[in-house]
Amino acid sequence: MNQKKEIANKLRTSGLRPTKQRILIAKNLFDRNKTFHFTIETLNKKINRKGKEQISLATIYNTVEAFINAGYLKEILTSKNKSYYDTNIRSHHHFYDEGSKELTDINYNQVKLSKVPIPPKGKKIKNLEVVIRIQK
Amino acid sequence: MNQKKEIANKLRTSGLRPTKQRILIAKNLFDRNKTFHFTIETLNKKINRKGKEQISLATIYNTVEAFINAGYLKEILTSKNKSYYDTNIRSHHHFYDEGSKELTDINYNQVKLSKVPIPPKGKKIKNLEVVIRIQK
DNA sequence: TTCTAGTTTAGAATTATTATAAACTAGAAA
DNA sequence: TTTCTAGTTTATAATAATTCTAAACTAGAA
Ligand SMILES: [Mn+2]
Ligand SMILES: [Mn+2]
Ligand SMILES: [Zn+2]
Ligand SMILES: [Zn+2]
Repeated sequence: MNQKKEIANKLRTSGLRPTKQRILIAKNLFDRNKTFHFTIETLNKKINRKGKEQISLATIYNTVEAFINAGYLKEILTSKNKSYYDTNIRSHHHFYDEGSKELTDINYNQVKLSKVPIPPKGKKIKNLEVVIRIQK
Repeated sequence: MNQKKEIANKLRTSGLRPTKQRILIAKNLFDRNKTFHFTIETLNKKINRKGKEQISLATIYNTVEAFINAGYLKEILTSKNKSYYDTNIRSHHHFYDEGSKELTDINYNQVKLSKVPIPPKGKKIKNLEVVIRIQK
């Protein structure tokens, strides 16, 4: 139960009140050894399976947004229908499987961009992470 | 008016009946000297401004889908909210301006990927086009 | 313990897209 | 040329993801 306190402190440092909903969601997201890629739908299912305490869908949305603003999560733009999120906030690349619709991490140094165009004047590159679409 | 016949023939070779709606949309999309990047919303506005003959939104959607299947258009996955389409069907890269929400072509040889990871076994790379997000 | 700003929630609203089914039409066949 | 029908268009409904609203709740400062 020290973990709960750790999470609570982390949230407080970001100006987020450590509510029981946020702590439960944070546990689900960050208490794991490898990267977790998810959509609101998959996170909601994981949190709200019967037997466990329920959290409203609106709170799932609100909390994911709050965690993104706090820098705990990153959004991965890969699909036109659905938002994907990533607990790995470092800069890195992805495989996106068009069949299973799942993301897999690619280490940043596994992709080498030896030539990158200069952006139009007045604009700068915000993000250069590659999504490689794969299929069977 | 020979143009109309050319478009009609092109459509027929793809098994698409050259209706007046499809011909008008094709004219708007392909009768231009540079790449056109658009969303359903922008195409719909361009087609259906007052004074011109109207085409229903459903037909805009249907026609864009038909043109993609025929290989006349390509879909660019860049935003989570909205589909983007491209009259440039060759393999190439893009800048996506997060401010104006507009795509710009990058020639294929302006980006050099000197290292690309091997996809998971049983999977192959479907597409490796880079979207570089830019902003002010 | 009290108080209030921040948070959660159910449900409504919005946006992009897809489905439905009736009316219309291109063009093959008569 | 006329007839016929599969393909197409259209208004509208339905769906899916997300955002908004406003009332009830609560963390934690005072
Ligand atoms: Mn959508
Ligand atoms: Mn959306
Ligand atoms: Zn990742
Ligand atoms: Zn393009």
